[in-house]
Amino acid sequence: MTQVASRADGRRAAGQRSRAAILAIAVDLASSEGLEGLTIGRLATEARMSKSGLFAHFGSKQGLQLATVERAREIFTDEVIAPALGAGQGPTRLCGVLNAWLSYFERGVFAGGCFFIAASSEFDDRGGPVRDAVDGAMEAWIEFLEQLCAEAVADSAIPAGDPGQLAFELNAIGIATNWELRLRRNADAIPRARAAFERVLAGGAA
Amino acid sequence: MTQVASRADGRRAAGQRSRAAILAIAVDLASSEGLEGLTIGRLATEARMSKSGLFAHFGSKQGLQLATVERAREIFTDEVIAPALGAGQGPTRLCGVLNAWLSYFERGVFAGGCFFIAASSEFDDRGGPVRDAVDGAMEAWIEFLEQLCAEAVADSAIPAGDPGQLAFELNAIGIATNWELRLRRNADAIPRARAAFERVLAGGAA
DNA sequence: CCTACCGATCGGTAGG
DNA sequence: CCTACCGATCGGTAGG
Repeated sequence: MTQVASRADGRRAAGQRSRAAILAIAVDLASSEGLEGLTIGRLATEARMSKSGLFAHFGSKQGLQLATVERAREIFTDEVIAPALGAGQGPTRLCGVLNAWLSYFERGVFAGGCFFIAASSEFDDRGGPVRDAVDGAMEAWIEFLEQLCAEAVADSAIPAGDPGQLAFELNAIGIATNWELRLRRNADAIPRARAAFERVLAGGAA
Repeated sequence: MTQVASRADGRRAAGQRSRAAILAIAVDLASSEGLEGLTIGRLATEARMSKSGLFAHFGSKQGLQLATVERAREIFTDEVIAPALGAGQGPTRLCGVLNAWLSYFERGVFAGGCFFIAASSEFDDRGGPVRDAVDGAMEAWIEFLEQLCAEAVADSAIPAGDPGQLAFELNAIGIATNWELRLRRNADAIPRARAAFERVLAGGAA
């Protein structure tokens, strides 16, 4: 029963490949032009498809935006969170994540810089499912950082301090790094960020 | 000769009032919907004017965007920079600016949060005069912060440290505060920012 | 997955 | 500062 792929299975697989190819373009486009600037017409041109052919994959512009946010979240997880999870304990893990985060900025994993920082700024004054998806991804990120800080404090690897305050300060440094790299085109942001991370982790947070 | 206002003077004054009224709406609209989302049609509706009547003030959408950035810069200067300039010396001045900056975030001086953080994110991947205007405003801000840090170090009010690194870290905290307030709707960002400012200024920067 | 089409809105212009 | 208009593009639909 499972040996022979049916015609329907072949169609479904092709559809999934097509969808994946569209989303690979969409995340880069949205990171530079915004999730509203991601128009169906332009995306169709870049994916060499008809507008309505592309449209059929997502049902609405909002569906396309939600799928794009979800795909960006997978990429962020693969690039920043997953590599550090396998390696080491509390404090090593925290340093691993911070290094992976800087590397993600530096390599330009998304064509227009950090997808989620851009999407935060674009959607922070709106309501609706897209804003909720962006906020949900960011909440998970901040909670993850906070948990790593709590582990590092528990291991006495860094001075005692409020994990929430530590996570706020570490997150601030990362956001500013993306800003320096993208707007100011200042490559010094990377060493600056490293020095700032070290000071936060060495100093403890009230 | 200067006693009697000519008909032309009256017209010019009315034109300037109209322009100022348009830009007051434009900065708020752009801070929430973006400088591209600031469409001439919608702005005209909110200003109770015809599209072409509004258009005539600026000549092009880019002209409108540039005028909006300039007006936002004046507001930022009035709210954050000017108040602290009159009062006190080096370190007092630095604290005054940081407090005024937090107050500016907290009061929501622009309807959609910090105009320049939003515009940075929107235009960082483009070229052209609007990007240059945003970058120019941000460069002036960072240099101003750096100068205040250098003064505070020179006055021995804070431990010796690289003013550029100090300014990077202080700026990071402000950007993250806007992000916490707008996306995460987390009012704790204000006390968190105050604690972070104090730690940066107490610790010195390598 | 396509062609062909819809009404709405975009930035911008003509002419007054 | 207005009315009336332009071509282009938007999100989305019909029908295959």
